[in-house]
Amino acid sequence: MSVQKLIDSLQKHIALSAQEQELLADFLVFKIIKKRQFLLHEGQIAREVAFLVSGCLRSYSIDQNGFEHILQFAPTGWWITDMYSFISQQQNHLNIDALMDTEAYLLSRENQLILFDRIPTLERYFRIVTENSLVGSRQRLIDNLSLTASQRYGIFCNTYPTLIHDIPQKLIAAYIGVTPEFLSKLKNGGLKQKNLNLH
Amino acid sequence: MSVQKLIDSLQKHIALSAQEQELLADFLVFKIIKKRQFLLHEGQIAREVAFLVSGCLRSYSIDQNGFEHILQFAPTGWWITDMYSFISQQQNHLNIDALMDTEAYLLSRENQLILFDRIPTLERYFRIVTENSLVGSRQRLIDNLSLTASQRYGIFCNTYPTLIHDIPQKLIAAYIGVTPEFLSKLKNGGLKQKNLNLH
DNA sequence: CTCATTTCTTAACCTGGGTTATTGTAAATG
DNA sequence: CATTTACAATAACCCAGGTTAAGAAATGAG
Repeated sequence: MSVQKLIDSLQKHIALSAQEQELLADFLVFKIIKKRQFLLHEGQIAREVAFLVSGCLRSYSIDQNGFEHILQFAPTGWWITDMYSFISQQQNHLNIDALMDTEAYLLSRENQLILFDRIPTLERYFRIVTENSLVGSRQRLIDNLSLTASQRYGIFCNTYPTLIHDIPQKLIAAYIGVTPEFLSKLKNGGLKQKNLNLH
Repeated sequence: MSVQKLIDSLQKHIALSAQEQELLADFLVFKIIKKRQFLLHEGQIAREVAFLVSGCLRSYSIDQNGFEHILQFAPTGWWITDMYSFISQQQNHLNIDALMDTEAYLLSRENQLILFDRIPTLERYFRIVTENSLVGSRQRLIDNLSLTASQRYGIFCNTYPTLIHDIPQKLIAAYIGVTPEFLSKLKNGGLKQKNLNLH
């Protein structure tokens, strides 16, 4: 079964005995999320974190004016949840939906905490994954504070080379923090010369 | 001694035996950082993470145009380091300096990893702290994508009520992502009426 | 107490990116 | 395979926030 993909991800950071692998597998729930279906809706509680075996999910918030802002894309091999809601078990503010047909393993917070007691190295694995996510999140903050939209687009293309061709361009805009119209102008219109002849 | 402040912070999330507390204390180094002194310079390796007992540090990056962007303020009771450099032990891109005279306990990555093996609940503590930092960082990202400068200033005032009066205003600007001139305009000029009389 | 340095304010002007609107074009859906 | 629905491109105009500059006020070192 495809739990193996998850186990492989763990084994990059920690060693798990066959027993521990079985125990872990017992706590996972396999789920298929079809394109455009939601894993999580604003206002719910994020009871689970998802590990992607195939496909792609995204998490995003909707602001006062109805605009979507994408926090995270999760392709194969990534974890995704609404972290605030997941750790506090309070009502969340993010939506998570599928950009294409997706297969994932779900681990509930409840089971995660139980497993942390039974398999200490699993807590180590999540400590490491969370450290890495924090680095990524803070780097993106710096990029948003320091770089132009065009530079951020370049970084996006390097970070998610496969996604560029698979998802609508307006989602890239909602990730890098510009309107779809402006991203289109960036890609095509280019730098646009100053208008020099006035009549 | 003031290690107690650190122990108190730990005990909010985990229980530590007297022995474990002693062991931990042996791995900590006390350090005083005077106002304007640096804990870390761009280009070095962040060997330690710092826990603040008094005072305030900040981490920031300097962009191509020489502008500073503040990633984090760390008042009493907070942890601070260059997370990327700390976990990878590669050259960092952040500066960390003191906004006022500061006392801190330093824990090296090397010692931290040793302690994780000897005191599993300490790894739990840092797992939790890192989870919370990730939530904060992602929330700030959303705020930067969704809110106006004025709204972000309001949030800053709520988040760091004590800091507002203690640090220069240009640092607040460098945190919320505007120029000092614009923040000044926000606070004083207010909304500025449209110019209605044209001659 | 004084001079130098840093910080804050103000104001005129500028620009990256937003808004609104239109038209064309994929791609789901029946 | 037609038709509704979502996506992309383009363009004219707009505005939040940046830039430049220069004086006022606070801070700090000797």
